[in-house]
Amino acid sequence: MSDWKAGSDARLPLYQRLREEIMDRIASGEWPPGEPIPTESELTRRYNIAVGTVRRAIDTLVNEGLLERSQGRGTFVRRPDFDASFFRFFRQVNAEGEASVPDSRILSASLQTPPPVASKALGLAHDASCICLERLRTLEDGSLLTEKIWLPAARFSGLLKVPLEEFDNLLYPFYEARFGQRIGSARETLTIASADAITSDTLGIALNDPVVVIERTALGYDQTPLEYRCSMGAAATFRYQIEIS
Amino acid sequence: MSDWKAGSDARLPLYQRLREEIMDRIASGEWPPGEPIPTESELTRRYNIAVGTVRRAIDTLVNEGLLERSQGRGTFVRRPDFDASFFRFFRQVNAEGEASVPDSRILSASLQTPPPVASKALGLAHDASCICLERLRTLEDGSLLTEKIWLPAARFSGLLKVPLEEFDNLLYPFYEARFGQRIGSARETLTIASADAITSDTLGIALNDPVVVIERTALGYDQTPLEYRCSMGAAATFRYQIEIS
DNA sequence: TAGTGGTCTAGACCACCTA
DNA sequence: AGGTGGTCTAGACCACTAA
Repeated sequence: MSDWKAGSDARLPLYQRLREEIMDRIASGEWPPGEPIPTESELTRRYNIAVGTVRRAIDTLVNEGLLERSQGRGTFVRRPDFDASFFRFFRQVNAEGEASVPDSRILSASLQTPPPVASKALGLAHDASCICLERLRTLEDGSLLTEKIWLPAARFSGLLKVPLEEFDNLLYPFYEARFGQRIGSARETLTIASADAITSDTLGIALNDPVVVIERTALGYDQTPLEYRCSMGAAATFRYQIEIS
Repeated sequence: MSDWKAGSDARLPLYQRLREEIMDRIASGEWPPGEPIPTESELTRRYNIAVGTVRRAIDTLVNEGLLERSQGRGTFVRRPDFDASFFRFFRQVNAEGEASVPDSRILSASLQTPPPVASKALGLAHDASCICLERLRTLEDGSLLTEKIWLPAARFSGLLKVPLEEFDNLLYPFYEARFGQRIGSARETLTIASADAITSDTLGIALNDPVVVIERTALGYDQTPLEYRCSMGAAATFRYQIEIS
C-alpha cells in the first residue's frame, strides 16, 4: 500500500496514478466486468489517499466508459456491451431511423491473397495471404448486403476450422470471444458504383443499377488494423445514419 | 449575488446552476470569446460558493469545449475553431481521403413555409415560417452539391438583410459570429434517389441519374434544433468518410 | 439501519505565467 | 512578487439501496 505507485511515473498526479492502478486491476481480470470495485472509502484506506482524489480518479474512468456508478450500490466495471458495440458500428437504419439486427450468413471462408487495397489497409505485405470471408446480410426490410471481409491470418489462426454455422450474426463480439481481437474503432468510406454481373445477380437487381459501396477498416484499441471489409448493397433501399458530435 | 439561482431550478446541484449561469453570461456576450472569465476565487466570492464547487462547474464546461483553462493565466471562453468545426461536420473527401474547403455560393435567402420534414426536424409548428437558403457548393474535384437549408426565423432574425455575398463559405462559424447560434452536434441521414428535372439540370447530370441525398439536423449545445438541411449531389462523384470510435 | 455514492465546504501547497 | 489554475486533503450532510 505504500509502494503501489512503483509501476508508474511518480511525477504524475496521484489521481492519474490511481486511475492507471484501477485500469490494471480491470485489465488483469482481478476486478471483472459486472462486479463492483472496492468502495471509495476502501480505496481511500488501501492507498492512503483522500476521498476527493479517489473520486477524481474514478470520475475520469466513468467518463471513459470503463466504470459505472450507481448511487447507494457501488461502482461497477462496465461489461462490454454487445448491443452498444453493434449499434456503434452499424449505420444502416430503416425509414423510421431505427437500426435492427440483420440476419447474416457466411457463404465461404478461405485463405487468399488479398487485393492491394485490402493488404494495404491491413498493413500487410502485398503478397501476404489473408483469411477471406464472403457474407450475405439480410436487413430488416428485406434488402441485401453482400460483403467480403479480409482478416490477417496471424491473428485469427484457427478461424478456418470454425464451421460456417458457428459464426455469429455479429462478427466483432465473435472476434473477441474466439480470438481475443477487440475492435475499438473503424473508418468507413462510402461511394456509389454500378453493379457488375455477379453483384447484380447476388443482390437481385439489374446490371448497372447503382450500388452503395462501403469500405471499412477496423482497428483494435491499440490501432492495429484487424479487419478490412467491403460491403455492397442496392442503392435504392439504402439508408445510412450518423451522429456527429 | 444572493438570488442568482432564481432563474434555474433550485433543486439542481449548485455546480449545475453555476454552469448554467456561466453559459448564460457567455451566450449573452457578457463574457466574450477569447476573453478570460472571472477567476475561480472571484466566482467563489461573487456567488458565495466553495472553490471546489466552482471548479466542478468549470470542469464540465471545459469538457464540453466552451471554456479553456490555462494554468497561471486564467480560464478563457473558447474562440470557435473554424478548422475544427469545419472538418468535424464535413464528411466528403477526395479519392486520397482528404477533405478540403469547398467553394459555396448562396443563390437565395427567403422566408418560406417549410415542408413538414423540415418543420418537424426543427421542432416547429407545421405552419411556422422559416428562413430558407438555397446554396450551391463546388467541391475540390469539380463536383457539385445543391443544398436547401431551413433555419428557425426567431433565432436568425436579421439574416434576410445580410447581402448574399457576405455569407461565409462555412455556415456554422457564420451562424455563431452573427447570431450567436453555436452548432454542437448533428445527425445525418444518407439515401440514394434519382434526379428530378430541376436537380439534374443544376448538377449537370442526366434525368434519373442517381443522386446522393444527405439530410442533416444540426443541434445547439443545449440540443435545440438550429438547422435542417438537405443536400444533393451526383452519386458518381460522391465519396463520404467517417470515423467510428 | 448501515453502507454506498452525490454534493459541498474550507482550507493547503504547488507549478506556472505575467509583470 | 503576486495571482492564476492544478492538485490534494479532511471533513460534512444528503439521497439512495440493500439487508
